[in-house]
Amino acid sequence: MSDASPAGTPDLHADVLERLGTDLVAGRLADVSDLRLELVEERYGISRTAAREVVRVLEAMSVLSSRRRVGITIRPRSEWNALDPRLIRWRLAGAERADQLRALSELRTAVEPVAAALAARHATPEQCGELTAAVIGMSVTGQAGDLEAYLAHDVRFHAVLLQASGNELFASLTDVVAEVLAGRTHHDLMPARPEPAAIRLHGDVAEAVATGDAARADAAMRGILAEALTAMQRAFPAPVPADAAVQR
Amino acid sequence: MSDASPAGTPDLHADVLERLGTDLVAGRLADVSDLRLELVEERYGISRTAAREVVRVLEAMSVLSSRRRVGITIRPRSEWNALDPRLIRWRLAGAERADQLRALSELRTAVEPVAAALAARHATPEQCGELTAAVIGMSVTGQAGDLEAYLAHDVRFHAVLLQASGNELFASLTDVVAEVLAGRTHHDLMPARPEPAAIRLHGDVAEAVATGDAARADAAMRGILAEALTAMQRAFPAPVPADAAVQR
DNA sequence: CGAGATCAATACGTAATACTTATGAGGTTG
DNA sequence: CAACCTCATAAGTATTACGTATTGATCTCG
Repeated sequence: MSDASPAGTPDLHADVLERLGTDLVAGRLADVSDLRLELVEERYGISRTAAREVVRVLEAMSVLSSRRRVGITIRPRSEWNALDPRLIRWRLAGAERADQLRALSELRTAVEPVAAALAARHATPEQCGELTAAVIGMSVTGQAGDLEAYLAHDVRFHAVLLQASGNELFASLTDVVAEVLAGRTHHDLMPARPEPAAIRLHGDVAEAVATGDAARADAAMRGILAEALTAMQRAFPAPVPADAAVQR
Repeated sequence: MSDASPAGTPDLHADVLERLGTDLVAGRLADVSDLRLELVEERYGISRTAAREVVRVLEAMSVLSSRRRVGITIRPRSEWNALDPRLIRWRLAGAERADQLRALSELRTAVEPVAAALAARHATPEQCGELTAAVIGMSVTGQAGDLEAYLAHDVRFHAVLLQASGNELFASLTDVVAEVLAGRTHHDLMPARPEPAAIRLHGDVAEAVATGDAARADAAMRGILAEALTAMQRAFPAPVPADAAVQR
């Protein structure tokens, strides 16, 4: 993952992309009427070529579009590639965090049960082993109250499962799901000691996948997500009605 | 949507992006050991700056990565942003078409029922009206055997439904779903006269959404997708085992 | 008042040049 | 001989500058 600004080696492109991207997501450029390349150059102190490369990337995400004589225009949010990992990350990092978490939870509710069912058909023995190993890890660290280690196993579990589905579209959601799980542990509320019921459900999924029981894998995964969704709704009581976004 | 090469006005960037992108997806550059910017310049007859802009976009899709002294490298396919609309389109256009269609069908199976359930809670009266209008359109054109008009109403139905879910991640799948539906009509097999059962199920979804019956909307949508999935499997009998991709 | 010519703003595309850094070859040393 | 250092060099990185082309706005003329 390309870093933003922290040391390593400075990367002007990644850096400005990150800044302009978050600025756009936050709506900090919504009121700029005549957005032009020149303005991007000045705002971020970069050369024309560098600015163009950044704008081209945002264009590829359907966030911007630029035309001759008219300049750069911010496209309506409804046209953005909402599934782009960067865009998701930017939204999670901003004021839309709660809304984005809700949307992601809904996406997980849709995808993960189907992925579990597919995994029951496609998972290799190695993947099954990794799933049970992750469950054991969750159980041990969960009982010990080591939330950080628990999170690592939880992330591993869901990552392996998405891979094992054999569907590359599902697999590409791995990082995003990991980020949601991490967010739950780090920023938002997570019980001091994970629910034993949750761990049991993970075990059920692992077992169902290992025995090729797609229906049970599906059902158990639904259980996990129902729990996650209610936890989400507990943390953000007011289910934001979708139109409270920053701009339009 | 930025055109590839057809008239309008020539767009070098979009053009080369399209060519390089499809070349990469098709694996036509897999054997090029030392991919370099210079090679991109020569291969497509463009300047360095133009080549860099294209490469930067592919980098943003996690298809390429470039480092000093070492050049451009093609990242393993498992790391590509498989949900990027362009990447999906390129795969649909190439040898991986069948596999991509299967993956997309699985994604639809996951997403659309949940979207329908959400729509049952969030849909506006206007959206409900559009849904029923689309169903009526499907019914009329379906009975008349006008597949092209039928397709238009079908696309409209699923588009409105995804929008009405109130989840921007779902909504951003609209174009992809439309493309799958279009593909079914244009390239692959589609009965000369759409199944009346399919139309009835669409009507059920519309009604359930209108009455706020999430469970029934979910169930009816599952019915639609089950039908679509079996049609897919009929068209491509051998369920390709996920690793028959072009390269690794 | 409307249609067509003109103008000017802005992105597009190319080119040339200097900078930076990572890597691998080759040497040095223990 | 292995571990480490050094250094030339091959790439990408970033800047600047220039000419082109498109297109929205404005002006002109019938």
